[in-house]
Amino acid sequence: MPELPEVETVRRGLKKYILNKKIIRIVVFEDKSFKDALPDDSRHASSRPSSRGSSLTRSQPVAKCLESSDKAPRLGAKYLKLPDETSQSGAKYLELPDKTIQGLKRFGKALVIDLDDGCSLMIHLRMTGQLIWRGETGEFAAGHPSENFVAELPNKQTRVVFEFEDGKLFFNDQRKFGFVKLMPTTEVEKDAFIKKLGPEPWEMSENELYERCQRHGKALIKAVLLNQEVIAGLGNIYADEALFAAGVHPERRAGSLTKTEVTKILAGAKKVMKSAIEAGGSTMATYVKADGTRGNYLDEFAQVFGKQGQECPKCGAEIVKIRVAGRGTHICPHCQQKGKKND
DNA sequence: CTAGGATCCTGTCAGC
DNA sequence: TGCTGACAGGATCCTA
Repeated sequence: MPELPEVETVRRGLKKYILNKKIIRIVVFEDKSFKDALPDDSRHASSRPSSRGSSLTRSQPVAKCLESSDKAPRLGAKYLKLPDETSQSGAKYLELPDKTIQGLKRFGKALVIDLDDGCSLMIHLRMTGQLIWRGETGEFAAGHPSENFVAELPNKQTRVVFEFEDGKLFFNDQRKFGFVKLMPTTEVEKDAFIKKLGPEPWEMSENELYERCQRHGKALIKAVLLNQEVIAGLGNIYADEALFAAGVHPERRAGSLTKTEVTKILAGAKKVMKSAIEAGGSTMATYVKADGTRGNYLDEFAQVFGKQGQECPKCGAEIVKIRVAGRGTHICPHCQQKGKKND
């Protein structure tokens, strides 16, 4: 689920708990979920200023480091096995001395946590990622909604844990599509995903989106809206909601859209995403109530997504679910007509 | 270059 | 029940 509004909700929520706090260590339960892209000598720049000339190994994936940990831990980073009593299927430590959270940023659906010492953690939740804070001063959970929000942690789906002095931040991810990437801050904006990212809806003019639709003229508009290089932040939910708001059928070819239709789509995207961000905090928070009740927050928010079989809020026709660009897609067949012109 | 399909992975649900 | 196949809110890689 995590699309731009959910990631922004995560960013705002986490900020309250971890800004200016120090990470004591990172526990990696699933190597695949933790990408170590830090050069060896940037881990602990202050302690070994002359390390550049020595024969350091190249940056290597964390899994390899972990395997060779007992022989030669790298500078400033210690890879250790968990003590048996707390061991969970061979999780490993990553110790990062003196790394303090300096800021939380967002690029499209990617969350970037800046640490001091020139390091950053880039986190992408993809389909099923979630970030759950359990601390002395409070709890916070957002991302893909599931039982994990209220479950005992860590559990089977816990991939990475960030340990602070006053709490723990759990990165859970059922399908392992998401990841945490430790990298130099200077590399963040050079990252392939972030570099290619298109503008967010509110950073973009109608003309710009229209031109981009022309450039991808033969693709279906739904696919174009999901393309993060064209416009950043929309996922399957908000693409459907934006198209419904604009009254445009998702199978229209992007090149066939009029300027007016593109304008409506952009306005729709801004509207649904802004209101989702505004509602995000409270809906996410109320998702897990004290009494344990749970609700699908989408039910209250969405007009068409997941509403197949129900009445269209505009005209009362039955909302149907179809398949477009390989994705489940929800439309009102009355409000969103395909037309005959160019598809 | 673009467009479309397969793919990474685990879990759930419908149908037999 | 148990099994099987389809599908799940993302992005990338491969092919034509």
